[in-house]
Amino acid sequence: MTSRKPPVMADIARIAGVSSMTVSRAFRRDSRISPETRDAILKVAEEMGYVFDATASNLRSQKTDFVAVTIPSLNNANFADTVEGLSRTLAERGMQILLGHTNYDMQAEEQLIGQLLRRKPQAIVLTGGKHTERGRRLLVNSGIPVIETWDVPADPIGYHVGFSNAGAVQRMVDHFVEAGYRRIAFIGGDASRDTRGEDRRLGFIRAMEHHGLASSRLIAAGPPPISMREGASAMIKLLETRPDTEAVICVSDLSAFGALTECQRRGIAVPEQIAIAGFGNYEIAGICVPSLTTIDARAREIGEHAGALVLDLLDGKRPAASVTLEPRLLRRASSR
Amino acid sequence: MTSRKPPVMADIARIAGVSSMTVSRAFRRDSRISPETRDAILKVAEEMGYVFDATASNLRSQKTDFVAVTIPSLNNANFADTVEGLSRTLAERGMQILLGHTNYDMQAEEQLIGQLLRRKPQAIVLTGGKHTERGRRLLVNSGIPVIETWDVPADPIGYHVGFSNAGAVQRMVDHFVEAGYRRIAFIGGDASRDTRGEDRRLGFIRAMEHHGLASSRLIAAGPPPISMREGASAMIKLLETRPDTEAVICVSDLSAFGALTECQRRGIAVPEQIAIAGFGNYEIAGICVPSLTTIDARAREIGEHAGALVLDLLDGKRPAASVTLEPRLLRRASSR
DNA sequence: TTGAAAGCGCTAACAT
DNA sequence: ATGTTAGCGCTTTCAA
Repeated sequence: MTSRKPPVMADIARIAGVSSMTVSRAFRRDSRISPETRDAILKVAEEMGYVFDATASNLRSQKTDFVAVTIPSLNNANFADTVEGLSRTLAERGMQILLGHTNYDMQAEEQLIGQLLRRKPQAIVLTGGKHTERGRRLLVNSGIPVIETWDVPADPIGYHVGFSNAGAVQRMVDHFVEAGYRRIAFIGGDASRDTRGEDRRLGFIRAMEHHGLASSRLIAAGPPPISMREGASAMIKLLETRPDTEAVICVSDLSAFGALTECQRRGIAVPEQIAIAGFGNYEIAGICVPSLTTIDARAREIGEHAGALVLDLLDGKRPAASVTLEPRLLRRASSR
Repeated sequence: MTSRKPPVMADIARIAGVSSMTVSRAFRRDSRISPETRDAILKVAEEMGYVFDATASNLRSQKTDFVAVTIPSLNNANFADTVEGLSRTLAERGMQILLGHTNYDMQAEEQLIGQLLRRKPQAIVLTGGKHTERGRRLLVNSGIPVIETWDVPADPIGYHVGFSNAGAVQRMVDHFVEAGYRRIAFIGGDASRDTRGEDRRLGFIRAMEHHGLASSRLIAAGPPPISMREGASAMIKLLETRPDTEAVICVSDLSAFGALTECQRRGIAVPEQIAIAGFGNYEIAGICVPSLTTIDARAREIGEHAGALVLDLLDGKRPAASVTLEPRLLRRASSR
């Protein structure tokens, strides 16, 4: 099995009868190069199967085309939408996303941040506004733009694009109370892992107390991710322990849908016997029967804003500003 | 705002009173270095906020820790599961995934392959076994292991980990025919974009013809991705044009669920009046009411096998072998 | 177990 | 519009 060494820029230069610099300029679409020279070089390169070496380019120019991104889970349509929005925005400038997931674990996030920073990204976009102390230090020391998303951090590291998770749930509680519900429950994950879920739970408690209502109907659905299965189990627990509950707010649409299916299995009418609300405006919330009242977290927009912010910062455009989004409450058929 | 240059390996070496080589060895956990020296070096590095530069390491050693991966869409739990399985397997060896998505477009895939190869990944894992001619050439020329997944390629480039999409749907048709259904429809995306979806459609046609049944109940749900919304629209079309249909096989669980919700909105009993089957064994298929008969594509296992294969190949372990998985048919409540 | 020298493949800086 | 020189921060190679 013969295999000659793959061609490098100098090889293309020799064949094309120019210097490496000219080849380099051709590949970077430098303006100060004649179109004919450029086309000839690119043709030679294609014929020889030349592949530009981004590794060498990155080292020499001391910049990469990477933007590092951390999300809790790959398998979550909300975060996927955010990454999609980010990716689309950055792709216009030829930037690549370096994606890692934390499994809703701040320790894992810390490790991940360390791994990602070794690749010298130009910016880092994080999901959430809480991190380990060492994680924070790594981010600050890195010297690159840091953007926290899906949250309004109490103590921002750099920029942020997000919304108040507590505030969004408070609005849902307000809405339910206005609609006449009093005995309202909350289904969420165990505390202290998913910080956004935790904030939503706190928002629920605060809002219930503000209305002078009992905030004791808290169903812990286990460690995140809280998905459909966990929502269904939590609903079983809720129906058993607090059968007079009038409405339930879930930490996400996925758990809300799981809760809904449990009602369907038991012949409990939604919303007549119990109302259900979700969070996130996942596709399923708009199409299931009955459709789910929810909060539109505007996942894709978060990514797009974050992407635009990164580009502005890399362009040196100042002042580039953090974005606080206003989640939208969507009234649907699962509540009155 | 003062900002001194971040420390490099030579700085750590100087402070620690050793050479760069020793620092390099400390970071790579080279065995031939005394534990005390190593600990001292790592301590100095942490104190100085040193971040290892993977870019320089990659260039000099002419190898990266990247495995490139292409998927049609980020926002799809099946592919997310595959990436998750792959990621978990590779993370054990400190390898990072370089992920890109093609939007179910072979042209976009070709471009993406070009972009990814510039990063000099050690292997590339693709979703699907069909590519543009130039895409194939790029892959072959790259000289790195190529693994095609979610398919059994007609003309494999390198290795593959997957199953026959046509064969899986054939089994579903066989099952439905055996259960007594005759007027069976297929809901899928428009031809020629999503090649796996297209293969499933062909498998449907072939199987119906094999049973001497009409294969004309084909509902085109638009360009991929075919999700819940498209499934619901397709169901409307099906009920209008072929109201005597007894059973419908959908290209995915998401479209199957959408179709199911349309039946619920119209008061059509599933499976009594019409049976529904999906594909993929997404979480929703197991929990919706009625639960969906489907094909378990074993998404996570695909990723795990692909990851193991990559590691074997990089270790030079031969023969490392392609894997053909047998999808599992799951009989659930949406069909008899 | 540690170190010195050389160089991976590009591009910044400067020159023409 | 194009070329020359030097060097990005590591690790290979060889030596001690």
